[in-house]
Amino acid sequence: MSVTAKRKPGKEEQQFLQGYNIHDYDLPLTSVDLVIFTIRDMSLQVLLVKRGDHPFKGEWALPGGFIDVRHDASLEATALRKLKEKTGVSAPYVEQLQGFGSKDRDPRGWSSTFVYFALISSDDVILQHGGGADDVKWFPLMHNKKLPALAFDHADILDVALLRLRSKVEYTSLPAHLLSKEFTLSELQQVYEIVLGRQLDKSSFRKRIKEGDFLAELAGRQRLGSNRPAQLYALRDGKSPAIFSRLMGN
Amino acid sequence: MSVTAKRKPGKEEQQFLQGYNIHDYDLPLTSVDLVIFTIRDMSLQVLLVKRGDHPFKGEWALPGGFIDVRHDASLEATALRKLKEKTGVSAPYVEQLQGFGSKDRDPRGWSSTFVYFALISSDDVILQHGGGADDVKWFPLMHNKKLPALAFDHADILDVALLRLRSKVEYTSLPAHLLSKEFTLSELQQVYEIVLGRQLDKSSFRKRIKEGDFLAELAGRQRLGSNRPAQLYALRDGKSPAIFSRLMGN
DNA sequence: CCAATAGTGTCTTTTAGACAGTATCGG
DNA sequence: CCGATACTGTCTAAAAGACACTATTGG
Repeated sequence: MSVTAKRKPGKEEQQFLQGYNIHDYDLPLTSVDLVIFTIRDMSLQVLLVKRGDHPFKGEWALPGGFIDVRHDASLEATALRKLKEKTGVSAPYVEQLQGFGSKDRDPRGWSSTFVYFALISSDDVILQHGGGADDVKWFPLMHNKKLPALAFDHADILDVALLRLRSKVEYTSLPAHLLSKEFTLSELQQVYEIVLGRQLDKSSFRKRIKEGDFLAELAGRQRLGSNRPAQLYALRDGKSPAIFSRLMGN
Repeated sequence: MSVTAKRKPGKEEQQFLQGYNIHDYDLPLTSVDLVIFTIRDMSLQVLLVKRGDHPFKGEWALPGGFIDVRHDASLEATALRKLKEKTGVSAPYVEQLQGFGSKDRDPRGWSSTFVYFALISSDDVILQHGGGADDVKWFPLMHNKKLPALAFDHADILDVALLRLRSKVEYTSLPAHLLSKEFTLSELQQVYEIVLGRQLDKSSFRKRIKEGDFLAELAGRQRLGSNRPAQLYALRDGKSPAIFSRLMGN
């Protein structure tokens, strides 16, 4: 799939382009924001930054920022750059959530944002400040615990991201990206249970996973303990999630 | 869910906003494009416009255009405005597909677009030119028939839209929006078959649909013909699609 | 009565869910 | 041997799929 418009402009169009000045038009502000999820302390957590600049200075917000039209080749490049800046993680699972845009979501004017969500293993993270953030912190997403009020419409965005994550967990292999490279089936089941907020039956869970066929058994590698050792697995195909033909039962 | 940032700026922030000028920054071009699907002549079709302006003048493209920051309240408002301009349809099913953005998808510079897809009944459509379009036409999406080359990266966008539509048809009530208000179960099944490109079993299909519980039987209303008359149905809840717990079988 | 499409019923096969049983480690 | 967790098997109940049968109209 080519992202580029592969063609050379004709003579007439060249003239048009020379007369074209981007600053002659009222453009909306356009940014990229990230909802970064991980599992820590047996709960699903999201990364928030405390804004160091106006507007909403001092308030918590989703990490993100403007597109750098000189250096970013694409929206996803912007998202990955931001992710790297905050977490040090460079090869995560990222997927575009959706765009949000309206005249009053930003006091500076008409604003639109492309929101990505990322699933990363907390093992890989080295939190970093900087880039206009006074603080960076993980916040657990428990049904009882409240988050602080968020800047802009970020609370709404987070809601949508959570809905999307929870719904995709029901029929895809997404949660595997919240674990480190190697993991046991029991660990994977635990992640599913944490995100879904309910217990799953071991036998059916394993049947589903094996059918999904997205895991590779790591021959010889086992997780040891004072019990029967557990087989270690890794994701077979790096990025694209497997899709089950039925939803998770219980 | 509030889309607005409900708060008043503090004194310090007011000063910041006064000194803030949107034109001081290099912003990407931001537009909204539409993939409008309908069923005509027993096939899935998409609406394309022939561009009347540069760039890509004279080439076919998805309908769309820039956000009017003075009149459009939100991205969806822009999408609905464009849809109305081209088709006269004002209350369709619309959903955001995803954003596309890169430095080279538009010869005028860094460009990003929010793409929506709309499902409409061809009965409701009155095609209209204008708004920079030289022509507007429906194109059938058959696996064998080729579309003309499209402007920008619109061919890629259309591919993604088709994938999304086809995948959602497998487990949602979306196709119902491609029919007019009243329809029979056989007509609905036909739409599913057209979009999926395969035959479905009548009995299982009807079981699924009845379970989905998104249709209201229109008491007394029937479609007549030289055969047993068929019960008419309408969508129960206007917009949000029903989601099945399993994929369509065959 | 026939052609045509609507709508239902029944049988078979597959799958899910519950739950108990066996396996294998450290100590 | 015991505690703990990994992993597998079996039974039952429910669902899906195939396919045929009945229903109701116009002509």
